[in-house]
Amino acid sequence: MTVRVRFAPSPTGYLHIGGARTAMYNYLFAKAMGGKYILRIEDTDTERSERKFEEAQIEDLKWLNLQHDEGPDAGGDYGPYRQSERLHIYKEWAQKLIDNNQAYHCFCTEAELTAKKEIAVAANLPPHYDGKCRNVSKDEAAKRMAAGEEAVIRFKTPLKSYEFTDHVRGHVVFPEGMVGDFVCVRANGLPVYNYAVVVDDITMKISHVIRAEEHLPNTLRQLMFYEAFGANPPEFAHASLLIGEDRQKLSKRHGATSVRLYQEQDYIPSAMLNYLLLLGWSHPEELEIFDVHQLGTLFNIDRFIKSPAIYDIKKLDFINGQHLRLLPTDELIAKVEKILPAEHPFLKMEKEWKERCVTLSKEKMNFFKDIIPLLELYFGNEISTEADYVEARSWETTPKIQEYLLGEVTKARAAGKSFVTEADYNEWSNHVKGELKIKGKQLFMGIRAALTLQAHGSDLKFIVPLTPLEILEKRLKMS
RNA sequence: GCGCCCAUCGUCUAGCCCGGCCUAGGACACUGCCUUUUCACGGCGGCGACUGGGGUUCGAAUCCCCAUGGGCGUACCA
Repeated sequence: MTVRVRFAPSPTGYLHIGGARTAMYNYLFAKAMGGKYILRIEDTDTERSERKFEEAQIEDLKWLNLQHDEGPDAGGDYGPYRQSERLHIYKEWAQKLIDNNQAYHCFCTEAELTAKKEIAVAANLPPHYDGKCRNVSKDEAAKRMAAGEEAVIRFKTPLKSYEFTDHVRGHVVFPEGMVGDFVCVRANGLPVYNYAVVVDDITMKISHVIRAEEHLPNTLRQLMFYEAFGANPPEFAHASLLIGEDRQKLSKRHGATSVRLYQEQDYIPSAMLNYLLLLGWSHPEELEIFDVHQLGTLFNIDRFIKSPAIYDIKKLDFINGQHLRLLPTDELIAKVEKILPAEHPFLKMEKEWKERCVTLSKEKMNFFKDIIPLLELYFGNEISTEADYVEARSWETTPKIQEYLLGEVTKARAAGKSFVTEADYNEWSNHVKGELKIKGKQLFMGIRAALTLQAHGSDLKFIVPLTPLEILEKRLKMS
């Protein structure tokens, strides 16, 4: 069997975090099985759907590196891939249902329906459609429609129970009578979700439906359609929901829920995917940091967890840092340069210097922007106001160190040097230790204070060779 | 209301299907110590969970039942 899966968002906003996760699941499954991953746009809700959101979502998906094999922008043999362009198919298939007496035209007004529903709810009965128009003959229906009466197409739900095996939930049973006759085509001719999905999934030869748990109850209606059309249902996997800290389904009020926001904050796409995958799925070898694109057949839809996952980005930040450290040096430099202000001295440094600098700095970064304060070590001359720094400045040993170092730096500059080496630095510190007889805290913090104007920071033997002598000299003349 | 689903550290999770190796493992966060000051990284620790009650069994996080809690759905939204 050829595996064909799809991600089917509605273009009513930017790509949601939960949507991204579902898209990734489908994408990874297709890759693992050597199948196809399809993007289908479900834009039958004309009120809320907008083309610009479709474009935005495709861009977001691209940013995440989840490229689909077929879709409205990519083409394919099973198009069109936009539901709004498939209306003739839904119409045709609905006619088949009517011809087979599996559906009928319904003329009940909204007011009538609401009134009946209220009565049912008040009597603690399920608010199902009472089947009034089931008895309207096809001739009469034709006449009423010709006279201009509005009609929807209602599906005649069979009175029986349905069951299926879900890759996540196991054996699921829907007892009979759970739903009444429901609408499949609206008065305006547009299909309703549960109906359109099945027509599309059948015609697009979808083999596996991987989606969020909120769709589990929809599976019942969809199963009914598969049966009505005499088609075999696909395999299903309903992944757990992403929820907020209040344990409610993740939505806008939970803060940053659109992928776009993470892109704007410069998160690394591979980290994003890594984190999202871990929310509801676990690596067979319990690995935590990995490139999801390298997973291959390790990705298995039977490893989903059933319970919902609270979306909490603390771990995302950590994972972002891990992925940042894994980036090739050249790429890291390019990323860093993109976020640096135009006049930043980093930009003017030589390639080798940049390489050493980012290699050293990345250990302390979770985000690209984290390098900005770190670069102050090499270019800044702000004097620390920390208590430790003030203390270091109060020692009588510190001016001696400063005087000695200034001499050395001046010498080096006179010799035409721009930087010192690590060996030079070691010589300095040995001199302070051996000749000036300063040791311990006075030694290290003293040198640091004189050379960096700070009390804390990275290992001096790495920082000092990366700091322009010009800057060191300037600092040594300050205090 | 009715239906469906879920239930392990604060969070993400392993283990559950095929009961014993679980005095429940890992990760994030928090935190202590170490690495010739500090921070970060790293290493070694700490804190910290099987929702409750019944059953089945020699033995249950694992199987069954009930309760409780939570979620999803119940649209001419998707």
